[in-house]
Amino acid sequence: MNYWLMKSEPTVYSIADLARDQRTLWDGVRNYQARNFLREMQPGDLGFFYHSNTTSPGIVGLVRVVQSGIDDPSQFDPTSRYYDPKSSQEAPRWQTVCVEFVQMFPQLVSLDTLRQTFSADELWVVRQGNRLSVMPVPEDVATKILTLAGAE
DNA sequence: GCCAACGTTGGC
DNA sequence: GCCAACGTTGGC
Repeated sequence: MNYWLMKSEPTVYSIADLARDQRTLWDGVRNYQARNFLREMQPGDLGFFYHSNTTSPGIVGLVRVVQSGIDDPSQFDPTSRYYDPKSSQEAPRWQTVCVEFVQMFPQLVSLDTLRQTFSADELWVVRQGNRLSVMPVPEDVATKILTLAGAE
């Protein structure tokens, strides 16, 4: 079982949206490094839900991978903002996962707190200029995040 | 809204 | 394969 960090802009899709929906397809990732991490994910893996591009960026909750290795349907949809004309049903470029809601954390673990607690090598989200939207989280880092979040 | 950082594209 | 131009991300 592995831990991950997954970014989403709350104005696009927030932890509250996932709490309502319970499950969602993590579609729209169009970066090869992030896609490669999505491909590595296995059912049962846990993901930290990170709110980006907002007034208080940070980790807001926890999700669980329920299905992996899914071809992202938005790549085939010409009306989608994530449409990729260079992709095809025969040779899909983009894969993703389905995740389920686990919990909203009692406390936001802010980017400031993450910076104070972890090095850029431990947790890539604190790297300056980091734009990767899906990244691995080492288990010892994950344990500390859960403590900082006041999670059960 | 600004802008630094960074990934991608495409001409050569 | 280089690299300038361009588009996007995301903190502030």
